Amino acid sequence: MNATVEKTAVRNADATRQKILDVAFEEILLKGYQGLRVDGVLKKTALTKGAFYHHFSSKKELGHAVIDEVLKPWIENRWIYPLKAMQHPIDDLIRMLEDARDEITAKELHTGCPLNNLTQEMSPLDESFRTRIVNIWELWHEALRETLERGQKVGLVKKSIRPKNVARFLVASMEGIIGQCKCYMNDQAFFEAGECLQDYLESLRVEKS
Amino acid sequence: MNATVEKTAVRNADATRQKILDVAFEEILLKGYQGLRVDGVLKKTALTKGAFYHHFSSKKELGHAVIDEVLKPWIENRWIYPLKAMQHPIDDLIRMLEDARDEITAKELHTGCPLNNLTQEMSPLDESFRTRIVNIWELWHEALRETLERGQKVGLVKKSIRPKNVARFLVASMEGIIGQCKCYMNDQAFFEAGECLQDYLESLRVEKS
DNA sequence: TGTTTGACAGACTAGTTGGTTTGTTATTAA
DNA sequence: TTAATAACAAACCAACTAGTCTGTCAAACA
Repeated sequence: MNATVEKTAVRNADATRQKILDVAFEEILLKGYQGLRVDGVLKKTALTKGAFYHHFSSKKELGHAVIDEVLKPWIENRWIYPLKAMQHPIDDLIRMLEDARDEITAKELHTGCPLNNLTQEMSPLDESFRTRIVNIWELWHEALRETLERGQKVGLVKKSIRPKNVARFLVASMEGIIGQCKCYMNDQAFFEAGECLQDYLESLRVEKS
Repeated sequence: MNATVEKTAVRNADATRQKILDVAFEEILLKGYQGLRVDGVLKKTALTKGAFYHHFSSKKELGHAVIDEVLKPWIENRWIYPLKAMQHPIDDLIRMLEDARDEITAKELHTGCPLNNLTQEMSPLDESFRTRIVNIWELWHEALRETLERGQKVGLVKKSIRPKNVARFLVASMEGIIGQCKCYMNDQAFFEAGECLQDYLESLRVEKS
């Protein structure tokens, strides 16, 4: 029974491709692009060389596809869209930070941010990776800058600060903190540095006179 | 003439070992530990397998030696010792930041910080690397914390801040900023975020009443 | 219903990579 | 001066790795 459902499971090109992408994303997160092995992906997906090279012409093309089709949406869902939806930049950012502290798991803690990992590894190595990566960072910066500008317009954020610079600093600091956590086995660094980041965010508020 | 000098150049075990370490450090900085090739080091040093495996039992042992004998002293000279020598934490840190902005070359800009590179790549992959790396970070944090505490004692730094947390935040932010620069081809990100970092440093000063 | 084609399976290959082994030469201690 | 040993040179090897090639089978299409 339920033969049609079974049938779609037998051969589904889109699902196969997606499975490869998902596993590759996970592998890159754990070992980096250079540590990613095509054979490793095949083992984890229970697929073969034939399937892989039917969907991707090379390991490099897989890398590009992971960035465009997995990593970029991941960043958009986790950061860009929430930023665009923010009504109160400072309160919402602080809440976001607190949520991250609560939700973060031990595993996430030492795998770090997939975008930053790939940035550090691949930017100096391959121009085709770098351009894809830098585009995602720009989306992030733009979203945060716009959020801060909106906050300025409605009188929630100091007029004296430069949204573009603050956006860059905030993104850099957050990534720096996450990066530091990678070498510790606990989230202490996250809490300690996070407190200061929160102080900095508070300093962006308009003074109540 | 000058035969004795020539003679020492013919065979000098210490120099050979050091040459391997220096080239390996450079290669790791450019391509990461996983991208480091023993053959590549041999080509650059004009040495052979025999020489290499006389001094190091494996690629991994080379990695450990690079961390202990090249990376650690590099961080000490560049950060730890200057921090320990600081009389006025905030002024000196800001000056340090400005100097870094001026001195930083385009090459350095997209190779990033060797310690942070290795942290991001190797922490999740190998425990023997992680422990060595985390020790260096702790040296750095300790030095910065002590500097801030000294500043508090002499009334230059706010008593209300927690030196430990601020030290973690400052190190994380700086590394975050340097990391961001790796994917841009210019130092704009460095300037933009650097301005905010400077503002944060200023906020640590005791209020002049 | 036969045929074409897309979606794979899996053996195979050429190049790479860390590491071994055997041999040679410079240095040092006796 | 000579024997022992440290410091290499370089051919060699086994495991790995990205990519190829030939073949098979299911699904859509005529």
